[in-house]
Amino acid sequence: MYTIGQISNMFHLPVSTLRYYDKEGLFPDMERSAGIRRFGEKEIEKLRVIECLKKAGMEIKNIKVFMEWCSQGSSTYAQRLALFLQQKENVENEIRRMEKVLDMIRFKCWYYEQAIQDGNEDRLQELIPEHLPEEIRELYEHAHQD
Amino acid sequence: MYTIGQISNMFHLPVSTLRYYDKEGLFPDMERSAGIRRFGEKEIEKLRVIECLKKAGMEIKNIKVFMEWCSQGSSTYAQRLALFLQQKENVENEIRRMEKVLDMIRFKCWYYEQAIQDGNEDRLQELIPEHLPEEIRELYEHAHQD
DNA sequence: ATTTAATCTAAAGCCAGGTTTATGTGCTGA
DNA sequence: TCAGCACATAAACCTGGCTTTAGATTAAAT
Repeated sequence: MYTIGQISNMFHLPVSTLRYYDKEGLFPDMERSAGIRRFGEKEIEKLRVIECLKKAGMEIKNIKVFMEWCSQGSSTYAQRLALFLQQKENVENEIRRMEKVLDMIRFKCWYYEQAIQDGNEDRLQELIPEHLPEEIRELYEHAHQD
Repeated sequence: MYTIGQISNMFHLPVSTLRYYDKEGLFPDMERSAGIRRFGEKEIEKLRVIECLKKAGMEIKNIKVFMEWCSQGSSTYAQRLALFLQQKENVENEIRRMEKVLDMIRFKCWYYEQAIQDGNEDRLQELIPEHLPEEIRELYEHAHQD
């Protein structure tokens, strides 16, 4: 069993953050002795899961729900799977969005490289997509859709 | 020239958001007539850029800096390029991070599919990575590194 | 035994990116 | 003329995920 300070060192998380997670209900059945939190293996495993889910962009509330399901045993496997399938969708969509953003940024990089070469934006401002080199035209189209 | 309400309709942005952007300095030289904002082509083009930069995850402060550079003409092309190159790095790193998160989530999906089949986590809890099917082992390793 | 360090709680504060509210001005149509 | 609408400002409020502060206890070290 560990104190909050020891866990803070192990996970490189501020003590205040651990207390905050506890307050938000992320450690449903943590023990205490004389009011002092005692972190056991169960809490350590939960913290590992919390780190995962946070990286995946999941909100604290939903992490809490997940933790509750975990302490309810095998009857909640299907719900837990559904939660991860949903999260998978979310992250995949986010990655697709980011790829489009990246093309937009690549186009802007090309644009300013040209502007630097030309010394002005005159030529660039009357760009006709059809006249662009193919790989730039693709960026341009990704950048200007929707 | 357009009023704030017209622009709000064009861009599907609340009036309050447009006023907020203005307050944050995103329209450096917007005209007014009798106190009322007049949005011109310049402001419309800026809004298009703002939408791009926001999607790219750029903070309002940095968008403001960019807007100021824009109104300073060709002498700032290099700075603008540098800003986009930096942003490109940021987004590329973010995408790489998300890909790792995705593998972690895929591993969790596999995990709960197995748990549902098995009816318990007994077998899963003593997983030895070496015994996993190769494609799952890869996910596992991505999920448990760092 | 005493001091220092670690822990506790509740409540307030912080940040970004807005949104809402309260209050006021000015045009427009019935 | 007057109701209603679009516009204006300043300031308060909101959300999420913490962090900080203030004041009280407990544990550890000397």
